[in-house]
Amino acid sequence: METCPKCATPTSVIRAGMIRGKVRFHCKSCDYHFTQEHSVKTSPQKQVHTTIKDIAQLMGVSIATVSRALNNKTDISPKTRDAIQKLALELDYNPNLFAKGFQRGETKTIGVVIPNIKRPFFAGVLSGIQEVANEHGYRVMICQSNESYETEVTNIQGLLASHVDGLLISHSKETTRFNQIKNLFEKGLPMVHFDRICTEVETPKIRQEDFEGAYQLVEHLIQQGYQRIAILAGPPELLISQKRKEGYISALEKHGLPVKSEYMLHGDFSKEFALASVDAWQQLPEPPDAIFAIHYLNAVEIIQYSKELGIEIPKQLGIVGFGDEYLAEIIEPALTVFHLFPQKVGEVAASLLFDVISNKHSNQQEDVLVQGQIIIRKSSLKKV
Amino acid sequence: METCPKCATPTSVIRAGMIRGKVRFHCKSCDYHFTQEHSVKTSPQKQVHTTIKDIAQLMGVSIATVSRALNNKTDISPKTRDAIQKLALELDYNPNLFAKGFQRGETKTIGVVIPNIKRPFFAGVLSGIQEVANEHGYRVMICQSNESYETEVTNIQGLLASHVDGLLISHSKETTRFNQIKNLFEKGLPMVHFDRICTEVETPKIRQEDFEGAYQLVEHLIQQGYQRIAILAGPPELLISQKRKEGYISALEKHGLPVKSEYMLHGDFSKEFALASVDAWQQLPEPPDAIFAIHYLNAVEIIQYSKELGIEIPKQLGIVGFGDEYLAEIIEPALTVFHLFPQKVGEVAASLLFDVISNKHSNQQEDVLVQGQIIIRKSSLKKV
DNA sequence: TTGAAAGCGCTAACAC
DNA sequence: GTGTTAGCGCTTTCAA
Repeated sequence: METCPKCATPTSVIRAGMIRGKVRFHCKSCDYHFTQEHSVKTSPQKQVHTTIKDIAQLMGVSIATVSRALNNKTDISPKTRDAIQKLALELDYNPNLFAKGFQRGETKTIGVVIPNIKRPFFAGVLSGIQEVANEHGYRVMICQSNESYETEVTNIQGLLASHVDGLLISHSKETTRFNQIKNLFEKGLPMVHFDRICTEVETPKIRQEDFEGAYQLVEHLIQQGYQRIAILAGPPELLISQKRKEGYISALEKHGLPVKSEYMLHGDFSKEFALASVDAWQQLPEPPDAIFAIHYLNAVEIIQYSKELGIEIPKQLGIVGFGDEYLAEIIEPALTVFHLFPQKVGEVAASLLFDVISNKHSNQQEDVLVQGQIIIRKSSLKKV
Repeated sequence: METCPKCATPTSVIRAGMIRGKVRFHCKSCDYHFTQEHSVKTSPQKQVHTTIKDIAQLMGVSIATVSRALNNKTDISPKTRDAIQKLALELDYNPNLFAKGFQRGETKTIGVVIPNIKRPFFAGVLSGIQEVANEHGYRVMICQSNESYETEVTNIQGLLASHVDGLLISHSKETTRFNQIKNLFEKGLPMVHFDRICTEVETPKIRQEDFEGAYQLVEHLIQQGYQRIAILAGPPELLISQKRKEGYISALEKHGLPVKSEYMLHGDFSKEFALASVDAWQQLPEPPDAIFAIHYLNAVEIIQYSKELGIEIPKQLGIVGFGDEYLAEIIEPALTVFHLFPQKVGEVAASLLFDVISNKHSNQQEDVLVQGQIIIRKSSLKKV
């Protein structure tokens, strides 16, 4: 509020706004018009952010009016609104989203916890999440557990401290205790699981075709004439290990092939274990004639190792895997895989989370299936 | 504040805290001790976050005291402190970091703008950034420009609205106007450039050995006996295109080889352009006997295409590239590359940004070099 | 050692 | 149509 230079009474602003960097005032008492320099209190241009208070002072209106103008409320005169919006634009005004969400107790931010950004599958998922989040006007905070349970717990703690409005989680392979997650879920934090799912909490989950994909891959091998199919699975606690193994067994049984325990090995996805498994299998009286590696990298490693050993692929040994990275196409022979569409997984997971956040969907357990697709390449084509 | 059931006077709490879910009170007026149920106002267990106010009410102390206790301030009695901390733990108290930073005008969050998460280089950078940010107690907000200038501008706008305390940027390949960045820089927003650097603004920058790497790769080719070395560069506006090309030219000149314009092609990193370039070169009266593709994917694509064309690598055609993805090792023949250590780039960029944020470092221009390393593989070994 | 109160940026309920 | 004010969670004077 300015003081009239003529009658020394508080005045009101003319709606027309500014003239050559000055604000026009009008004193009601003495009907006097006058202008005034912008009264920028702080050192000019050195603050990163303009606030509605700054704008209010410059325009000589209340912050409420500025708020109304900037939010395009109806109860404001078009003149004032336009003048304020114009000034806001000039000043590069940027609303503080956190202050905005502060009252409603929301941050318009979601948290994502994944084992490792560098794995192409998760990079793809993230990309999908980002896209959907952007569409919904949400920002994304990403944490990596690096496959450590402890880091995962710390990450979730951190995201919680950031007051994220929801959580997307794929657990580390170490994670076997879920009380933290359960706790949050029961408190009502919107949450969706994907990929490395946790069955102990009834969150909505994004399911991939782990069983179906494994089934299709193994069936394909059988149709190609492979008879002794081995599986290189991951840690037995991991659900994807279990599901893919079930698909594998189911396909064998369906086609009347024996399920042999010596053909089923559980490891930690490491290269060492993959190669050791190949060695072990080669020592058997009846070595397998095909290998299904549930982790694509292991499949690639096995192809390379087999070539070193002089084992012909796909003639002597067929190889299939999960996950279609660029690698699968490049390696020779090219790898037959079941592709999971990571970007799609991310998109679906994020969509579901936003449905829960906006109460369009309850946070009850519900599995949403993201379909995959088998991509047949040379590594499993015995017949051709 | 509770009221004494005996004398109806406001009372104070006994520091000892809770007994079987109840709080013990003590009335100073009548020296009467009594307990009371926790008076949770909202529906029990349904709020995600406990606040200091909740704790203050339960303990019967002021929020200031709670704040002091939880921040381990000195001016508080150990008894009160311990009791409060214990209760906070029980209630899974999580401070609202945004409320905390609100006053100081900081969010303990940094923003990262990159072209594409799915590119292994950027995934690596992100991983490095994350790690350093965690160490500094900062969170990271990631945006993808998808190589679009418009998206990049929107992303930065969004990060700004999130009031990030600093910005790490690698520009899209479309970006040629930097007024937005310049503006922010001049306003004093801490900012560091990496990889796709912008020279028009005097921010600190993370430089990679683009010139040096190119020089080493080309010199290596020359030493292997290749004479007609071509370069497949990216968009000419991109600094990495320019720098790597300079290194290429410099190596040729140093070794007295002619610099021929027909051997230098600028494209958009697409596969189509890469293959078309190979075709064009093959039509020359004197086709190149080695190709330096500044983008690793192009190098891989060229290897594959050459094999299709029946060109022998490395005998007839040597190939080298930038960036050591797993792919480079897997493809046959394995690709000679200059490795950039993306994780390291991320770590250094983040460290520098935090130095600027904490005023340990001015936000003046300064180039920090992250060293790379040449990794020689079969694709360029003519002599062996 | 503790409490009361102001204030960070913004919205919304209420007053005029 | 516009201003005043309370309050979101928290820290930080200032008083007591």
